[in-house]
Amino acid sequence: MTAYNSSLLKLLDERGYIHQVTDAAALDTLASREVVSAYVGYDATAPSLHVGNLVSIMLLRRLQQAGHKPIVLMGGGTTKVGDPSGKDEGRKLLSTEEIDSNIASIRRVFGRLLTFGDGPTDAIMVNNADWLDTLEYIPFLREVGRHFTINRMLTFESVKLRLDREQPMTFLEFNYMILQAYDFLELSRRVGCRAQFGGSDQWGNIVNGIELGRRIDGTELFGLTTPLITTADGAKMGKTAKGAVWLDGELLSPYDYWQFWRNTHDADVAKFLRIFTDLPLDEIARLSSLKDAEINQAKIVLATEATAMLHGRAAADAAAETARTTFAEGGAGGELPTFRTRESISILAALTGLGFCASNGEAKRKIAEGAVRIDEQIVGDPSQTITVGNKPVKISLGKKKHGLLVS
RNA sequence: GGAGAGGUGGCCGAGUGGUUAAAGGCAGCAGACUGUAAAUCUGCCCGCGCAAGCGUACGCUGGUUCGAAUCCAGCCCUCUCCA
Repeated sequence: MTAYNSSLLKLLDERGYIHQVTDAAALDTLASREVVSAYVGYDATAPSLHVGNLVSIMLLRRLQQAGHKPIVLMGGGTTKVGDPSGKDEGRKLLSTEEIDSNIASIRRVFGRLLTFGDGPTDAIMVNNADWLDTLEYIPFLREVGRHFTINRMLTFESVKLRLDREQPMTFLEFNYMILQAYDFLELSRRVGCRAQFGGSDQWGNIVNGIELGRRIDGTELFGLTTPLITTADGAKMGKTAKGAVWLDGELLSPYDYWQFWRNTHDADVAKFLRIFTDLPLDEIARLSSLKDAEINQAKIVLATEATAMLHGRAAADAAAETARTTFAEGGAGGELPTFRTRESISILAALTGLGFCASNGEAKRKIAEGAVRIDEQIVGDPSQTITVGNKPVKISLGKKKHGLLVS
């Protein structure tokens, strides 16, 4: 690894955020001389961001920690077009209302991880709908479009993938990379943004923006991408039984979020501690050296720190305590998923109500497999009903899914 | 506009009249072993039903047939080549 001078690049390098940088030496010099503004763009395709987005959010957090200025770009305009990267086929178009409501709920997450305000290193949030919505087609083509050759665009990974697989790609989606490049230009003009960060799949789009800035304005812009964070077995991180690991506590409870981190593979613990927690590196080194069953201590720290950052210390501690009483003592902590019911409920309804099983049929199968327990007693009869008194009844599916029935 | 190929369960992919709720793989879930890890082995994997069974499902709509994912017609969509 290159030796950096600026605190920014040193920090990013030692914590494992850097995959590629456009002109590392020049960015290093710039960052050691002045406050650098850098942005990451987020499209509003869902009502919440998920852990897959967290790497780049953490990257902005590090940027701020190193004394620079993060810019969060909400893709109110680009979401209307749809990023073709990494998708086999075009997604359905979202309505303007959906996009606006998604943006509104996504915003909340950033307040937890970045400090917003008017100061020189305070984070700001902008929406590219502000300039994209009112673009005029012909002037835009003449100013921006002429700097893009189709020849080059066709070589970009996002496009090539579609073409190679003989999947359709519409002209609408094809324009995405141009708009993203234009965003960078706009941000450099409006707020003096000098760098764009993103996942490694964004490299092509970022480079486009850099070139556009140089060609039209003669501005020197920078790009930096993070490695694609996969789990040790190669899967893209962020998927669980219930779907994406949402950052919004309404969509995924702090307890479930804690569990997600607790279940990290051994081989990923050190990497995740560096990227997703603020713990000092020597502490991380100590935790990472733990072996075998001991490494569970490190996972608990990882889960608690990551949860605390997003949901607050109290929620994190409560999740950790619930996990301890549930898993270590076989009891039932208060943060477990709960399902409110009448006094009497069938075991099948309880399992589906808690979201452990998608259908009664699946619940029956799990019972037949001996995977279901009521207060740690294995259920053998799928027609069993449960009587819920004053005390919550603990329902378990397998070793990991535990929930409470309350009346 | 023309010619050819094609649209199958979350994904990939077999299947060209009944034995097909649809091979196989991936992903997922559970069991065993463990450390709430990995690897491995085993089972499950459309819905409803205690069950016999019923209902849905192979782009859409109609038709042929005792019977259609499979045959026919029209439509929609995609790809490749040509203009």
